Amino acid sequence: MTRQAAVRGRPRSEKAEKAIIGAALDLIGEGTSVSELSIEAVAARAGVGKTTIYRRWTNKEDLVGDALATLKAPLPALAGRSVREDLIVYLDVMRQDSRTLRTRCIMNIAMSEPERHPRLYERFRQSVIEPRRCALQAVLERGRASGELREDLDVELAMAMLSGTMMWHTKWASDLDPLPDDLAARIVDEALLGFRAR
Amino acid sequence: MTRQAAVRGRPRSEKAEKAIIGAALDLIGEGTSVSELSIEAVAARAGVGKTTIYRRWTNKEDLVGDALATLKAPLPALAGRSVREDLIVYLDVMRQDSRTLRTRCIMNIAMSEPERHPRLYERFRQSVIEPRRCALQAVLERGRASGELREDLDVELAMAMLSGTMMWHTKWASDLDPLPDDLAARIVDEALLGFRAR
DNA sequence: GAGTTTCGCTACGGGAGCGTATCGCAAGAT
DNA sequence: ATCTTGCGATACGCTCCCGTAGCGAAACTC
Repeated sequence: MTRQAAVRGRPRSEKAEKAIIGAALDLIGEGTSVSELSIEAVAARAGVGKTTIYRRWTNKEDLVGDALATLKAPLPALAGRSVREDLIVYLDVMRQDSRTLRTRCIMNIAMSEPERHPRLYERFRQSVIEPRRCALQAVLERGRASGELREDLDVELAMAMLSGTMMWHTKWASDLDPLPDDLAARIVDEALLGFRAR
Repeated sequence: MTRQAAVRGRPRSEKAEKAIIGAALDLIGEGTSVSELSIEAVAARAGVGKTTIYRRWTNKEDLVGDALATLKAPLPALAGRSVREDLIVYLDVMRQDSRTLRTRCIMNIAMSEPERHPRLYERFRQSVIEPRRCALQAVLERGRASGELREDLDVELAMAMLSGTMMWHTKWASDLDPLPDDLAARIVDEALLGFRAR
């Protein structure tokens, strides 16, 4: 994997690499779409020559892909004590994420550019969406098995209801009027009225 | 309102105007974002000189605003026979809309460019979002008054759950795998399990 | 110290789109 | 017939960005 023969010249600057990725994320976080993102702007923001960028990435998508990959927020640990508790933790992470600029920006990319940058989207889906989706699914399946939830609950639909409701809020929330702290709990409690076995 | 003094020269071609708006909608529908949309491309697509566009609209946002305004889909008529029926009609319109290209494109604008084009977004919100939002709210309030729904139902949250769940589906639906016909009914029935008075 | 590679910087030719101006023709009012 | 305005077309100078090349300095290995 690593160097088998000694590297001969000046090594590539790790600092420059991080500056480039950081600059790209900053720009995207400020609302620049992937298509609008220019290498020149990234280089200027990073305090780096364009050459340094082209030497590492052959196209914009690869750069953005690597940049987004560094953001993969850790999956929240779900204690598994109760479905309600796990769901609240899960949704509250979404709520908190919606307040940070960078997460908003990757949401924008994920939401609005799937068909425009399919490879980028696919990569993002596998590294970020799919694991979370599985975690949520597991919580609901577990609840169904334990009897906390209805036997005939449509898990796919339930996932869409939970995520969709929080997503709806995060999309329409303004910066001035952030989402209330107990939003996750209120969503989960309302949803569980229907999900629960009775 | 109209001409008080006679119009002196050659009148503006209504045909050209429609061609311009149509071209703009086509391009946006094909995935061009508002920022990427170029006047030159619109003019070329419409078979029109750039001058003809600049004579009517001073900036891109006004043009796109007028274009989107022509799309305002009619609010679905809600019969008012039952909450369940009204909600299904309401959500099913969302589902059907998600299959037409132009509706998808205005959704993209509404979802991803609110901060980038605030005036455009505001206009869209008032002409499209707000009326629908009011209609949905009215259905739920009516249901609460009639006893079909819980007295203590959080109407705002219920609206987010219904719309958010359908929106979630429309966002992740692929063209190959369209949303099932009974999706609206399934969402409503699942939600009503919690919303209903018991 | 010699050799090699990367560094930030500047400059290049080229393409795309901007918004404006000007053309000769078209379409109406007077 | 004359006047006025809109029409499509073309061209202009401008800005932004592309991707590449060359510069001298810097950072390593040998």
